Amino acid sequence: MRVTRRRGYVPQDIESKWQRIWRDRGVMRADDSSARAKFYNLVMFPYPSGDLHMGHMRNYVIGDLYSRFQRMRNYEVLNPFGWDAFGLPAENAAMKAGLHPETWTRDNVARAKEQLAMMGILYDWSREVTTCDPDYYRWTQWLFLLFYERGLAYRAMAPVNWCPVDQTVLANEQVVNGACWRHPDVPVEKRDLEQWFLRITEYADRLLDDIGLLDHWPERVRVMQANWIGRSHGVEVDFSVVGLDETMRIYTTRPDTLFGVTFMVLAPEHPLLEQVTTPENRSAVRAYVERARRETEIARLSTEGAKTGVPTGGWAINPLTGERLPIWVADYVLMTYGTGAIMAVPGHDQRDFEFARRFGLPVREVIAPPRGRRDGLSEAYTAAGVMVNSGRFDGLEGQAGFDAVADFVEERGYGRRAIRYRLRDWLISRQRYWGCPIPIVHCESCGVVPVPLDELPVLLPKTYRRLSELPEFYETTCSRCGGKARRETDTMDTFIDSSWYFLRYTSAQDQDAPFDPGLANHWMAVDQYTGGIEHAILHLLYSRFFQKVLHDAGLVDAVEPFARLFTQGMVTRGGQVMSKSLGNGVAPDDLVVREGADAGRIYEMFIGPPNEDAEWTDEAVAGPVRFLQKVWRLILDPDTIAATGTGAGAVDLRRKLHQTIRKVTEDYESFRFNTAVAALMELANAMQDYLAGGGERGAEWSEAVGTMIRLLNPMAPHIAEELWERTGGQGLCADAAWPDYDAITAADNEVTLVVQVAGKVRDRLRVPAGLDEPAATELALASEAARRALGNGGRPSRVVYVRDKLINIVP
RNA sequence: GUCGGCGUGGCGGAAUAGGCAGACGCGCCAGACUUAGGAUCUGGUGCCCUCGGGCAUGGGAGUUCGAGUCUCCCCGCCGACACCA
Repeated sequence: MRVTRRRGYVPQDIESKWQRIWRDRGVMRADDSSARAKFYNLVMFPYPSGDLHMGHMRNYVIGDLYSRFQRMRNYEVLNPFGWDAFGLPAENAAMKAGLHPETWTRDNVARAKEQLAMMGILYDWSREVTTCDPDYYRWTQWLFLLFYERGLAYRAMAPVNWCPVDQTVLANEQVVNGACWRHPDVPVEKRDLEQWFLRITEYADRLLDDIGLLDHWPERVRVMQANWIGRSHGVEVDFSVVGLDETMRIYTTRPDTLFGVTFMVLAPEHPLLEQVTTPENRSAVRAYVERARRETEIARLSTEGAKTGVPTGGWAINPLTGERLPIWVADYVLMTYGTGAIMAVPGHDQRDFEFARRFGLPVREVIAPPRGRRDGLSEAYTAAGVMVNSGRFDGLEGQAGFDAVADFVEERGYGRRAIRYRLRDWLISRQRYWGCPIPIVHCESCGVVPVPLDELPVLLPKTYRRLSELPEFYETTCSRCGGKARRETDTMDTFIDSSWYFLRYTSAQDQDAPFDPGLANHWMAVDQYTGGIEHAILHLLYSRFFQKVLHDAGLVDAVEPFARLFTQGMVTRGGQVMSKSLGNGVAPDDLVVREGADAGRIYEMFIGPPNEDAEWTDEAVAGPVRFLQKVWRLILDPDTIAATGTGAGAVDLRRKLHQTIRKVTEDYESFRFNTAVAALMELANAMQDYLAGGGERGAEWSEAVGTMIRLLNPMAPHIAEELWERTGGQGLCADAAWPDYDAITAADNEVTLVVQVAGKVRDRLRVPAGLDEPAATELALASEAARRALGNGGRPSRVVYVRDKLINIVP
């Protein structure tokens, strides 16, 4: 083996050199026509908000590590990157600094690119995507028009969520606890506005059912998505209103409790409310509705306060019993779910129960608990039970009761089975400048007219100001009649931009289409998607929706965009998530200067399980630094390892080596990077033992050196390249083949057998692997511990033997 | 409130088809080498102890030859959803 000797490991001497070589040779460039099996590896693209810190880097290190690993395993890897570049922070920062949002964004992108490069993170930059580029948003607009054509984009007047700080409307998903997702202290307001929506509810069933296809997604993300969609099966029942020609339609998931209805409730916004209210109740009802409208969403949705409501004076008729039921108005009933009206069953619904208690309304039991477990009337009994006080249905239980009543209701024409969702249509209009313009004009005579495809993109004006304040932008002519028209001045929610970027990467330079269907079908689905758990609902749900619509339009085959998802934890320091505002972020620049990019990468992987949050400790980076120094010295300066006695032999070294190949390969595959680092450290220690024991630097040693370098490469690529070169490796280590392990070499031929007496460890024996039970028993009974426990010649009452592991003697 | 996750040395964390608790590393202690340096190497490091052992994975019970791992109850922390009929 040819070894170039030099002074010790100085990462700064080698890192920028290899970064330049990788870039010049286009190492991470993906070949669309490669004969190798494809592997689409993707990290969630960032919003370029400024300097990156090591908390952000965790995501990119994982992605880079995995790309390099899969390349070595002979996959043709597509590992692209881009920028989710539209959005409010750019506008806010621009206002503060007096810059154009685009200038601010481009500067941040340039800075972040430098930081990624200095960490040795590689992408196929020829496919870089920036969502605020006209080359990109032209196709975002094109896709909007596709949705419009397919009836999936519509404009509607609706009560919408308005953030008073950002001066824009928000999607349902962007309202968190009744507050704006970006300002947790700012309650959203309700406004009635005409806005654009995407009909995601049309896909509710498929979005829910196809979660079943996502075998390789974390369970908690699948549960969160299923809960968000919130499908429920129930029955709609029409109750006639006394003295009116109208019916009051309600939705219930418990038709088996229909005999327990004792009153009815309308939401304050319900259109029927005016009509059912009697003159003597009018002023009270109006006052109540006024108050409910003024209340913030937070106060109204709070489950803590006592329920409020007033009687309307109106009456409804239970179609099953003919009973007269008083109609109330109360804000615990939501206009936005079901029909905005409910039948109240205080005996078996906790909310109705509380309301009934507060206002002295009757409570009736129609579901009997299994064994008289009912504790008086302190709460509603909501679990399953047997129907009672329900006429012909008495005695039915659970689903049988549901079905019998539902059938009866349908036969008599009182109502019908229905499915409801929690999911709402996606409100995408934003009253902001720095976003993708909605390609629509409003013509005085033709109404809403889509911008013709050959006129795309609708460019943002250079001037940074509200679009609705820029006459040269919004005054235009109608493409249909040539008459005066006004442009839509809202821009799209930035989550639209990020709902299809993974498709654009497959043909990022395409000038004729958002993406080339052939290339999209070649690369999709994304094989490995890595990002933060905070996107569990918004981004991942929207992207799934887009993928399905594009599938239906015949543009792409896959019905799900992301085959395997990994959500990594956040990095904390001083107990809090690293962030710019807290000033506790570790800058990659400082780390690279002090310890080197490789040590930083390894530490970030070693810090803990990647799916969990991890606390960054500055001193602990020393471990990975020392490890790399040790590897360097072992490989380039083995003469300096003192022979301090008997160490492991060549057979032991090879066994450890092949065990390590197996362990590291499995750990990389399953994202257990922390234990992969530990395994490599153990191998380095074993190599040191070998040399210290006077081991020769022959074929076994060379095998260990070449293998160690390649196992290390995905994690610490700079030092791996340098060592690879100096030990005479062919080509780049990045292009080298991943080592295979030999199961026979890796097998232990001698194992430690634990001897237990009554379940307590009493001895340990070195025995040949695969020892059979009689032989093991004989050995164990002869041991000192066994003789002491059993006395001379005593026989155990029982012996439990687990091959190669343990033998338990029960006296 | 519902659902999900978690709780292991001074610290980060290993170990689950039930089988040696504490791998690997940080820190700490002792020693070696030394042109004294935040370098490197060697050994030690859960607690108690009468040196035979005893006790330890948030607390308590249970199943088992054997439990960090399985079951039940309780405590604590984190996250999601939260009046969805």
